[in-house]
Amino acid sequence: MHLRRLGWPDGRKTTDLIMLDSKLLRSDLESVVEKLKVKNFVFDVDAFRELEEQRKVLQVSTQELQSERNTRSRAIGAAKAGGENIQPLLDEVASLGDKLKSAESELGGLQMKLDELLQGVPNVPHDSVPAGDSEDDNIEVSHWGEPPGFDFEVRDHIDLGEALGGMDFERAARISGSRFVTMTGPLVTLQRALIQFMINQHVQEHGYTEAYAPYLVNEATLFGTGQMPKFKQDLFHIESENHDLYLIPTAEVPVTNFVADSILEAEQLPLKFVAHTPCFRSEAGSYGRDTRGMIRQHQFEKVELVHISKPDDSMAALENLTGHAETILQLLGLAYRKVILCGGDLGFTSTKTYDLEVWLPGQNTYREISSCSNMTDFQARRMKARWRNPETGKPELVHTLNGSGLAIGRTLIAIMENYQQADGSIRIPEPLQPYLHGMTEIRG
RNA sequence: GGAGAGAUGGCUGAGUGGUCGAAAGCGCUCCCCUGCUAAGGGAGUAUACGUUAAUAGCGUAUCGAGGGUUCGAAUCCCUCUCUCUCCGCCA
Repeated sequence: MHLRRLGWPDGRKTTDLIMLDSKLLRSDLESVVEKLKVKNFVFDVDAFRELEEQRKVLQVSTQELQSERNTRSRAIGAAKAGGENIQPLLDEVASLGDKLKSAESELGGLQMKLDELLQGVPNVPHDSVPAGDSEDDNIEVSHWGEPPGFDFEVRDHIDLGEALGGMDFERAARISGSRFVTMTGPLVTLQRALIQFMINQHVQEHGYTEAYAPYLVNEATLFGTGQMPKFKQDLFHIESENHDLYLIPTAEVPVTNFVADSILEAEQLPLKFVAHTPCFRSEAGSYGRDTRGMIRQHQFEKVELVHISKPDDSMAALENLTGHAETILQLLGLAYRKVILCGGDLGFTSTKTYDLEVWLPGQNTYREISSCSNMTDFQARRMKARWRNPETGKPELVHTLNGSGLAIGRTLIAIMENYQQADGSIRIPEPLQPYLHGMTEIRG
């Protein structure tokens, strides 16, 4: 994919887009390359240097040709207005057009190559990110609560759900295929209660603005948040005669793009949005993983937190946002640990990510239930999201952050498994009870 | 689905081939004047890239997007996207 050829369906400008700050890349190439190594990314320095060198020369010469054309065209206009014979002047510029055209197309081709190279470069990790290759190298930062002890044989959410009635994977498979679930009855109510509870908590206690956004988005939007072009295979694509859209993999995509192509005033920042949406993921490449149960589904509900912040505030905002997600787990009384992702496990767009992992008795382990990241200016650059810095008076890129607050499906599982009782019934954590017309437990 | 209108700078809104990055008004910033208030006068006020020590100059690009015609395009042609109005349909 290349943006210049995308046509920007939403009418966004198509001037040069470079993913990492190209000035930073040029002036401080070495340190950028070093930092990218933490992410196990090898930047092709030679290819970049060579393309940049060519670009510089070609851009200057092309612009000189354009300048000449403009000057001469102006002269022709003036001569014509003065009633002079313009034919000699026209003859002079005859060859200019072709030269310009070839220079422009050569420059365009070169830009395209450069953009392709740079679009594949991930965001630079923050200095505090530990080195490491995989999730095994993530480091626990803190933990909260104790995994509950049971004096009976623990069941996982699949057994519990089937015994209680209302959770049916086979039925879903008949309707849609693998990695879907149908639910009926109190479990669905519990899921809805979780959504309500979380949103209310974030709006009323954490100062978020509730947001609603499309579940189908265009390619430019996905480019903005970094899913395109590299991670297209993770998405569900809706293509028809009149439509070319993608199902959102997370509310991060449409909500962060709220500020795409805009210049915000300093007083407006930070923006804090909370949104509940379903999320759709193709899960290509994870065929063998978590095939049982609700852990990994093509469709799941999530309450997402998004911050748009001033650059200086974004690292503090990450702590803040992560804390809001943690609060939910604490209020629900679910044991969890907080890990910082190592370089090798860090996402393409992120500079620093905390994962919150909730204790799942059914799996006897901690599993990710929230992922909170600071994307710094990476997404902002791609989506042209800026703010006017009063100190410089100039538009500068904002920082964007997001985190799950929380993944609903997995929270549902966590509650089922952690609050299960010997008879297979499930206690309802007290903060949820008001959302369940006072119900204190679910039983079959 | 049918018919029509439109898209210009922070906003309103001129501009149908030439010196237009774009009139004018509003807003905003700075200055002057004015003993409050009100009013008045002047200057400035898009973004990106390149060059550069420079947020100084200079150059280039951008008037919804992409392409075309032309020495020259906001202006002409084609395609697309979006918005609005009327009719129809519809949660």
